[in-house]
Amino acid sequence: MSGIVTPLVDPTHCETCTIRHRGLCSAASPEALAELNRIANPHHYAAAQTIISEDVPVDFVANVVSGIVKLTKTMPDGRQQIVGLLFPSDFVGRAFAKSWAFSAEAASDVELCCLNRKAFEAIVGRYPDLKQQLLLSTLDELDAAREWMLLLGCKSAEEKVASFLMLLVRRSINAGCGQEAQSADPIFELPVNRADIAGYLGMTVETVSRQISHLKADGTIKLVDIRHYSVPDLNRLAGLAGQEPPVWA
Amino acid sequence: MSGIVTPLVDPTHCETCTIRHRGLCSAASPEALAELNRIANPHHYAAAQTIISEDVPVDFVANVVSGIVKLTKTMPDGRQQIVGLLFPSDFVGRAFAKSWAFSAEAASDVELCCLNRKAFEAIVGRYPDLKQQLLLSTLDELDAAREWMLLLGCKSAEEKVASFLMLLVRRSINAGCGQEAQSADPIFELPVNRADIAGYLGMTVETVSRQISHLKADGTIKLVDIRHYSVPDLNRLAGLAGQEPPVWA
DNA sequence: CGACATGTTGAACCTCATCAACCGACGTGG
DNA sequence: CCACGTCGGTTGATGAGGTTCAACATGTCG
Repeated sequence: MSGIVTPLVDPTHCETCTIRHRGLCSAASPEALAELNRIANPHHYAAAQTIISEDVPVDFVANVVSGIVKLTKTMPDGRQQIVGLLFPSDFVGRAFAKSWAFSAEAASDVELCCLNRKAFEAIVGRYPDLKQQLLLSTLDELDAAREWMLLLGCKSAEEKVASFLMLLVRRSINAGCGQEAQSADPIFELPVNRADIAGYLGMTVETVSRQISHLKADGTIKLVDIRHYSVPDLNRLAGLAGQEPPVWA
Repeated sequence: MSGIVTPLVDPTHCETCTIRHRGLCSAASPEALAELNRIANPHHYAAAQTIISEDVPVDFVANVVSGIVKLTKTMPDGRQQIVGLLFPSDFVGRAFAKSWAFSAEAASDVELCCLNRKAFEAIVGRYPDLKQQLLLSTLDELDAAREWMLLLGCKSAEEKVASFLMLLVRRSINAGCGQEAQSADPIFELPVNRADIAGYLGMTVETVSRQISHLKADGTIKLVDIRHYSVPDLNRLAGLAGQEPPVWA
């Protein structure tokens, strides 16, 4: 569990960062980037470590450089819902507020690029492009959250799991755009354990396991290795997810 | 689909508008307000009218002046989830995008203050305070959407209904801050029908009806008139909602 | 007054949660 | 090197909570 801290991100070189041209940073002009550079602070978190606790003041925000971060909300009696999964280039934390009603936890080993919140807010205030990008990505997150409400409120267990896998396919295509792609069957990585999938989909690990077994049995997905699956027929998976066939061709 | 346009809001007088000091407009300087004034366009929608359709381009955004607007998302097979209920002063539509994956429908008779989207975006670009307020309210909406994911993913039928009623109590206290309030038992209005409650909570009308009957039977809520209920013990309701007692005293 | 929408109540069914056993992978220590 | 415990995942049996279907009550509007 103890994280091996490796300097994957050189804090003095935003220019060479793996997420330089993605997420918020993509909207940063060279000057803006230089300012962000000055307050950037790489941090490593081992899987299962807490990054931000519910309702506790935090003085930083961050970008995910590598790994998966889960956003959770816990009820007084301990029941917990995962309200978001953050992938590399996603933004962690709550700008313009001292604390936050959600906690953030490393779902795998995670590299964050942390920024002092006040300093970040000041920079955002000086660079309209940055603020605009922050607004746009917040709007996108809001749309995604509402899409997820449809899943939690309407969909059956099978549809939920299929939808989650579709999400992974989409993220892996986006992340690797420029790669080989398109040609062969799409392949996705399952980056989190059953408990986290269940927590995200609002169901139990047993049901998740059963549904994945079922999708494997009927050939909708095929095991490539321990963490990777291929999808011979994406339309089929999309159909099971209760979606129209994807048009991203 | 053609709304009956009644000039309840005088477009030439933002200053006297009932929501002048709430929502987005509260952040508008006199000059910004004058600019918004110039493009403001009141519209009336009868209950059940569609305001915005899923994935269809729209050229306006709006503020709710009166009434309730529901945001919905529909699956190919017709199942539908209400992903948001908008009250007076809330913002309708999607800035910085031509179309939107959600539809907006009048849940009661509704007055909107409509603004041409492009013109609105231009004004927002010129007034940083306005853009800041738009960002802050989007962040708040995102937090609210995630809170709702907890409800949809974790809570029992009774907890869902109790949570919804708590939401109404909170909104009615906020709306009427400055009124008598505090002294007597809080009273809230049920502004939508069972079907909309069910659609918002991800359950059926029958279950909603049963749970409300149950809350009436055990005295947690008391019928005042056809649309209003009083809450003798707010902590009790909060407890049933699976929340800690509210601290807004 | 009758028709239609909205809300309530009852009974049967079904999906998914719950509880429990089991399996394989992994790491530790004897 | 193997026994052992632990952890994540799978599979099976059972039952409860909520959906579904159906009937009925109430309210509203012509």
